[in-house]
Amino acid sequence: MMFQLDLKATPFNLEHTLRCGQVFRWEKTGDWWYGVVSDEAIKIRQIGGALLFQSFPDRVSIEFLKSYFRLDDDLSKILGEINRDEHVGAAIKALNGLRIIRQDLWESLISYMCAAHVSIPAIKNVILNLSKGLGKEVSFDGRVFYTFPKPSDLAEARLEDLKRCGLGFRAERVLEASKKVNSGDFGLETLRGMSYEEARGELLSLSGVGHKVADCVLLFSLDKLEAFPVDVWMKRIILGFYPRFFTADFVERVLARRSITPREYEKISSFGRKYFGRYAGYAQEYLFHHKRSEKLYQG
DNA sequence: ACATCCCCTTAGCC
DNA sequence: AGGCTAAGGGGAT
Repeated sequence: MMFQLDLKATPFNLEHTLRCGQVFRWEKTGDWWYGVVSDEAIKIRQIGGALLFQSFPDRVSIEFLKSYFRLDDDLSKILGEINRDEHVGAAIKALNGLRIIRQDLWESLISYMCAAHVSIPAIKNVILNLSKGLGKEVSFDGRVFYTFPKPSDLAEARLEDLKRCGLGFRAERVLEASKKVNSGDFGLETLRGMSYEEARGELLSLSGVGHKVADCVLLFSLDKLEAFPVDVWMKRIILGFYPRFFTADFVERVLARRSITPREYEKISSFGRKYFGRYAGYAQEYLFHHKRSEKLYQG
């Protein structure tokens, strides 16, 4: 059945939230966004202060969506705290209502492992291929969707099948991590009770998870809003907007090279956490999407 | 122990 | 249209 979630003057913008590159399972057709969330096919649209949605097999509740879109976050307060200068201020002005999504932990771990050195359009295809090959088919609204594979589905997959989904050199790492999660050797759910540093340490023990992937998992599915993921875009944004917080030598060196070392990552990421504070992850997402949308809407 | 260099698949984009 | 780059990470040196 069709549900309506009343936003009650809560700042929220569905477009910015689904377009900003944090999730890979949503596509817009006409007025509706279609996606797959926790084994459900779902469609959703925003009309003013209301969210309309319908899912199949009809188990997505209003409460679930409130949690998924983090509607309990006091966004006005968060944006007030991170609004430290004209750069992030411009992003907030342009993207007000963008929210971090609270993603499924298992799916975000695998998704961001797959995202290593891959463009966003290509990530979406990899995730879709994995779901087509190893997930469950769900028909809804005259379309076919595929749920995200379970740990056992991926753990029991053949390496060649994963590579055929477009995982490339990430296939071995994804397979190994899936086996560890599936066997209980890696306690994914135990991360929930840990601090940012503790959980990050655990995630880094997985082959295929470095600082960037760990920060994405921490931010997007472990409620660590202080996490500040630094990819190639954020590297340029931070060193471009805030060079005065680094030595000229550091800025020049890091901008000149393709990839950054763990130490360089830590310098940039910890700057973000200190400069923007406990909600640094929100600042990251606003800066990231604002910079990228310049290109996306160019032509 | 720590840092740097080099390699890794694949595909979308210019 | 071929080259470059991509929400990086691991391993050798």
